[in-house]
This record gives sequence, C-alpha cells and structure tokens, in this order.
Amino acid sequence: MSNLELKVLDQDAEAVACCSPMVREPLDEEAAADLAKMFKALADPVRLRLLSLIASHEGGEACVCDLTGPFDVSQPTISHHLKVLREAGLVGSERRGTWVYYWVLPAALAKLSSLLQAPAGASAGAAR
Amino acid sequence: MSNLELKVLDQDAEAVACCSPMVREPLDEEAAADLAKMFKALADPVRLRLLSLIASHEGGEACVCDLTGPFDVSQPTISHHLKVLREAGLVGSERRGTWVYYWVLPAALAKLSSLLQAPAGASAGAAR
DNA sequence: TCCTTGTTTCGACGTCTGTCGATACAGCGA
DNA sequence: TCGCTGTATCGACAGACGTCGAAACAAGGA
Repeated sequence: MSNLELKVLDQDAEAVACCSPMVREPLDEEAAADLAKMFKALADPVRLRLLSLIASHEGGEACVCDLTGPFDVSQPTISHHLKVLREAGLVGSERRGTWVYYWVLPAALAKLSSLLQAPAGASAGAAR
Repeated sequence: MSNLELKVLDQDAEAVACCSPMVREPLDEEAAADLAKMFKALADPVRLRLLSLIASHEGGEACVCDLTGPFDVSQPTISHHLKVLREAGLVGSERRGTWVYYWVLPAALAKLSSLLQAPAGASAGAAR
C-alpha cells in the first residue's frame, strides 16, 4: 500500500506546521480532559446549529427568542443547550432588559481550530 | 489577543478548506448532524490523547501496542475508542502482519479546523 | 399592584456511552 | 500442527446525556 509514502509525507509536513499542538506532541492528561469538555459541547447537532446561528447572526449576537424558532425541540431544551455552550466557554451571554443575548467567543473556537490543524497537503484525498 | 490574530493569519494558506466557517452562515440540519458525529468522537479525553499520540508518533502512524501503555484503561477499551475514531473518519488503520497500525486522516481534521475558524475582527466585542 | 412575556431551573424519563472481563479471531514461530 | 502474542468483539453494567412538562424567576406595561 501507499502507507509508507503516506507517513513520509506526514513527517515532512509536520516540520512545517508550527501551530498544531495535537500533531506535534501528545496531549497530557489534563489538557485532554479540558479540551474534551469543549468538544463535548460541540458534539450535538442542536448545539452546533445554535452556535452557527449565533455566530452568523447580524451583529454577531442573538437573542434567545431568535434561536428557538428554527428547532423542533422545546424552549427549555434550547436553554439547556445554551447553558452547555456557555459553561464550555464557547459563548458569552448577557441580559439586556427583557431579552438575553448570546455571542460567540472567538478565542475559544480559534483554540480548537488551531489544535486540529493538520499538516496541509498530506494524504487522504487532500487536494493540493 | 495577538494569539488569535496570529492563528488566523497562519491559516491563510489553508483556504483550501471545503467548508466555510460556521460563523458565516447557519449550518443546515444535515451538515450539523454529520459534523456532530466527528466532534463526538473528539469529545473524550482518552480519544483525544489517542489521536495526538498517533499523530505525533514517529512516522505519523502508531501500532496499537504503542497506544495501550500510556493509559489506565483496558486494552478492549482502547480498541473500542480506536474504532470510534475510525468510524468517525478521523483515522485510518491497516493490519501489517501481527500488528495493526493507525494513522490520522489530515483532511478530516482540516475540515473541522476550518469550520471553527473565527473571523479576526468579528464579534470582537467579546472583550465584553 | 397584577398580568403578560421571555428565560431559566427542576424533576423525571428513556437512551446513549465508557468501561470491564471473557472470549474470539489473526499471524507468527517452534 | 500447536501454542503464543496482538487485536477485536461480545455482553453487561453504571453513569452521563438529551428531552420533556411544570414551575420559578425577571422585567416591563396596564
């Protein structure tokens, strides 16, 4: 198979990738537990859609009342999912008068994004 | 947060990505369900460490025998987690003689990474 | 003040998930 | 061929998770 070549390419690219902690060195136990909490918050279709709804909403923030409509689940369930996202540090929230607004915390997403950065141009059908 | 800016700049070259960041437009139901499966595979400390062990292993691939040592859990449990990673499309595997080798599929990681990319300035009000 | 609307919390329920030991399967070497 | 080592599957179990309806809390208006 081409696995031999594969690994050589991977190794090559790894030298170039400067910001990919997970690929560069094994995660220690504590870091893994910490990161797993964030990924767990993303590991639900409703929460993923909530996050993208918030992030792509005009002004970068959304009222809860904007978020309940698009889903089939009950409003308390939405509230629960928002709480999970908030406690994972992925979103912030604030009450302003009658409504509660949520916004994405870009630093948290960036942290996960950089962690997952894989050597570009490596195997597995990656064009390039 | 200079860290964030740095990150975004670095990923400039990675516009290769297949998906636009979820901050640009809301995920549809189907895409969210699909992505949630991958994030679910990452949502466990043992699997995160397994993935980073594999990715950072010499040659970009690792034998199962290299992966059972660092963990407190049993060998069947490791095997189970590897299966989850494989079925999520995050790693590939192959038996070569006595041993089974696993390697990371960079395209999958890149897909998730690009999805989580946050626009540098967007909702920077997060300083709030 | 009371009522209405928006949001969160509570308690309960069924399902999914991580873990184990026991066991089956796959190659290699004697 | 047999036995040994490496890996995967099976069956079971406790705990975590997503969901709901009911109820509590918060803010504004009549």
